[in-house]
Amino acid sequence: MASENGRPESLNFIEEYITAHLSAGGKPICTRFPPEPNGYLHIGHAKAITIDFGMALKYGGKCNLRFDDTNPVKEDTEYVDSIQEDIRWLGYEWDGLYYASDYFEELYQFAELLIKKGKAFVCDLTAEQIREYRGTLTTPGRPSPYRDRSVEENLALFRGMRAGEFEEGEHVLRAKIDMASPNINMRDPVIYRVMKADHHRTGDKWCVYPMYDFAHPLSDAIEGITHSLCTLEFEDHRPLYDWCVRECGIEEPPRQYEFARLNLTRTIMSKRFLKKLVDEGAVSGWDDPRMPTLCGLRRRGYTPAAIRDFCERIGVAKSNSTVDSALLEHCVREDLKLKADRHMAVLRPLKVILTNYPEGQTEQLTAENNAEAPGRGERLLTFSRELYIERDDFMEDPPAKFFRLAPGREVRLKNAYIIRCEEVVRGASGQVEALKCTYDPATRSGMPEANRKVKGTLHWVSAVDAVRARVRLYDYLLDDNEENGDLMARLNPDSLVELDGALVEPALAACAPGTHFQFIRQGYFCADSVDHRSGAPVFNRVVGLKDSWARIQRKNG
RNA sequence: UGGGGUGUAGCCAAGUCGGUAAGGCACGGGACUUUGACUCCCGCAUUCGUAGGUAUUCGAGUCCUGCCACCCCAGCCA
Repeated sequence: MASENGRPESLNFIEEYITAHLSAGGKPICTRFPPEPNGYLHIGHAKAITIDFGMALKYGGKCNLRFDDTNPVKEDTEYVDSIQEDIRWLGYEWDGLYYASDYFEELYQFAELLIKKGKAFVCDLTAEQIREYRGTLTTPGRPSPYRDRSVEENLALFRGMRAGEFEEGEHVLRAKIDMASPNINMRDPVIYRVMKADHHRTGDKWCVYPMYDFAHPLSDAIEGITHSLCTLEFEDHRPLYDWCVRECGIEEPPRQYEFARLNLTRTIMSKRFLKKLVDEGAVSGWDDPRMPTLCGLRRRGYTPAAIRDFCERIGVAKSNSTVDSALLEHCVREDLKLKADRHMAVLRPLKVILTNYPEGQTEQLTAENNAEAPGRGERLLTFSRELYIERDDFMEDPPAKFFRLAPGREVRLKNAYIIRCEEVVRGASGQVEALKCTYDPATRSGMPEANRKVKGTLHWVSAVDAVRARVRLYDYLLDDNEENGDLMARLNPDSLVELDGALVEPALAACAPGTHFQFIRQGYFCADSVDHRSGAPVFNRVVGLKDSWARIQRKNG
């Protein structure tokens, strides 16, 4: 029940249902992940995926990938490809790959069955009339005047619909349930409509298409799904789901269980909003590293393991909740901690000249790639008279508790020497242009006197071999005003800061796109999968390191 | 004023038959530190939306009743 890694040991309510099903002698479970191929997957889908596939894995069952492609005008193969790529990237593999459109004929036959049983009828009302007849939340609906058509007439009409004899909107097929039901979904819902549109898989074979509420439960039944897991907004649909499988005579019908969607602070999962960002150019595309899409997170540098870990830690329950993005960040730091090599990169360079280091001399220093993962080896760094440090690591008039470089002060250069700032070199307008420092030759890392304690250790690069790099610092897409419904007004103007004058160790410039690093003292970064080139490096910041100095500054000012 | 859900710390979330509030993130404090990172210690709900009520020995987040708040539903979308 307790756990030390943040992942719950106790069973969530879905696992309770599954174990009960299994211990009652139920057949092995089968779940499905049923996206409509009409857009890109986001981290909310990742939650659903880890639940759908995770349950099958945990209980020795199967999980299918089924594209819910019942609305041809919204769907495209572009999305079926990207969805498969994203699921595989997350680390899951489906048992069966299906499409609701595979079942169009069977679904059609189920519809005829309902007609023959007197449980469905062809309705000639217009869409607006159907809405009027449906009633409201507080008033019951009225029966359609076509509700009592004969079975023969319904069958003839429905076959005519299939044969293309009618235009869109002329007729629909409706389930005959209860126009007075307090559940609006049960007020004779439309289950088939005429659509003379090309379907991305079936082409022009069909001109009637089943609605979700009809196609979904029966597709589940056809595949032998035992547990149909979906999000909370479908709770109201469950009676209709059950009605469909019951009236179609399904034995051992699948059961639907609903869990809460994922919401994350400082971002939004709404497809409509994300599309707006893309369309208006607020981001560079669906895979912009600020986007919560899986392709965006991937490009940002989030790892599948981190996302899976996150999904396990947030749990599965039925209360609407908004998870702190800090948890996702924690998960990716945790995953990258041992996997990413540490390297030095100076984002905003400030030149340092070591006046007592011989001109023209260089030397090689060794540096561990990851002190916490010794197996990752070491590399050589070039040290020289001219170096660069981070501008933020120097202050002329430092406040209390500033442990970095300042006039007259000493700091350690990581894996190198202790240096002292002797003089500030100014430009014409008085700005700090460089620092003249001296180094203490006895303090080279690894030497007997290297243990002298100084307060600060700085990262640095050598002017001799540093490579210029473009570095993108990403921040949250939205501000923290979670109550403000005007999302465009919440857009964070500083969600991307691009630096093109960063200087990095040569090793960083040579890496392959997608490689992860920790830039020492700064954060985890990933070579951009699109723009990074050997020799012309481009890095995305996945997440910063925790920064207690920043916290101290915030408190004091 | 319909129906379906949910309410446990700043955010998630465990809390089986009522038995004396897990864990993670965040946050605060300290130790360690050639990353102000990591790691390690310590702290962080006398209280479970709220108001009552029952249990013939006490004991309720867990049972009962009322109230309140929030989310979802009136697509020929999924």
